[in-house]
Amino acid sequence: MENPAKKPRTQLDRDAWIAGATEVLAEEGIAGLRVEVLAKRLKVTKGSFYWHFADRRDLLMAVLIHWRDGRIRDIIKQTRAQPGRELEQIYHVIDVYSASRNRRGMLIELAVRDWARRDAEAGAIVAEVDDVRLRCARELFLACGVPMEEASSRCMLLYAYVFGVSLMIYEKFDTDVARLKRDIADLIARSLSMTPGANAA
Amino acid sequence: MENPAKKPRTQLDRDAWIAGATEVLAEEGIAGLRVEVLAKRLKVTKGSFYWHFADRRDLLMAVLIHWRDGRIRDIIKQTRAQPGRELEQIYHVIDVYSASRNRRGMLIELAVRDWARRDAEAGAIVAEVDDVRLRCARELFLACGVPMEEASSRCMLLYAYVFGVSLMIYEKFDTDVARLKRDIADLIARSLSMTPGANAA
DNA sequence: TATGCGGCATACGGTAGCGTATGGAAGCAG
DNA sequence: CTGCTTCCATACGCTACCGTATGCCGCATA
Repeated sequence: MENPAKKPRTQLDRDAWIAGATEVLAEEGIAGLRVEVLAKRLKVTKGSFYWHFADRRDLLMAVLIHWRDGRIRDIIKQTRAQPGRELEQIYHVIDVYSASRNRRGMLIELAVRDWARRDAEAGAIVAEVDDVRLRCARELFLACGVPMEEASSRCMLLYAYVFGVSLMIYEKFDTDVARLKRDIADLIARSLSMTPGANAA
Repeated sequence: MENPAKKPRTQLDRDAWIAGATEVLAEEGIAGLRVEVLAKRLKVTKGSFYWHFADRRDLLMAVLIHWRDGRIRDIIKQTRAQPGRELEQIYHVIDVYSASRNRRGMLIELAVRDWARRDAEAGAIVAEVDDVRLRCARELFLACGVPMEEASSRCMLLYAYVFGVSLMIYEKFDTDVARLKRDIADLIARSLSMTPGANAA
């Protein structure tokens, strides 16, 4: 049995390994996430690893589950708006997912999605997260008075944009990136169907 | 008569290796692109490989250059519109880059961009391709009468969307995916600033 | 026919990483 | 102290690769 009493020994538990693994995942991708490399980074040997985990895949699945749970908790938080401020919250979601504001989170996101392209279990997790995200974002549009089908289109465009833009390298294209991003956010968020009472950000 | 079926001496050149490597890149990503694996796939040994290439990186760079040249040629082709049919061409570009229409191409695209995140030379190539793409697409919007800044925003949104949507897994979200994609294309392409004479797709 | 070379096979040494076996230190109960 | 459990270190065998050295075979040209 685990003793939850506070004994801050210099020992590692599963969560410490998962946290370290997530860090490596962000930096090196799923292919660079190796047991011995991670062990060296945590200043232990793989003898410790195989005490806490059955094998490498056991760790990967734990990382995946941990990522999913964190993302879903975050989505619920980020899409909860005070009544009447839903449009403001849509702009907030776009901003929060921008790579410049959350570089580490986006790197993990991209690494997981790259992984999901060749692994069914990772794909299922990404599908779960995407579904929750899209539904939560759609609720915001619906609360702004946007009809159902348009709300679906716009929230899909929203997430596709935030992920896609983080894949692009466009420094040379436009000098005023801030304006560019502001205008794109307007294209995504602003509908003609919105209730006149809705406040702009 | 000699029977050539007995020993079909496979004669490979650099281009054959590059083509095979691109195929593996699409399926397995940059990390799965290994010399010996590729050799087995091409039914030769790596003795052949090191005759045509200095090392693994030599092949990777050749793949990258080949990808860039092909992409740039394709962009020029896809964004060349007959006068008056530029809006139509914008819809065509969105359609052509959709993962469902061009799965293989999108897999390569994603693999290269994943690669570019951790390799400066790959990043430079992606930057080149993105710059050409954005400028060509912007020309289409400008030809439709859209002002410069809005044209920049919309073409950036266009490419971010096509790449981003190919990262998402949204089967459960909406039953009518065709309608969804059509509506999103409208959100990206249709501007209020367009010249009334412009033809819709 | 001889011979030179392009194109590939084979063999080898080296590294990185996975998973297992086993040893051993530290804490705790008796 | 002894003995048990937890957690980690060390050592080992194995596979997958990379890159090099060298051998072999067939075709072309003199």
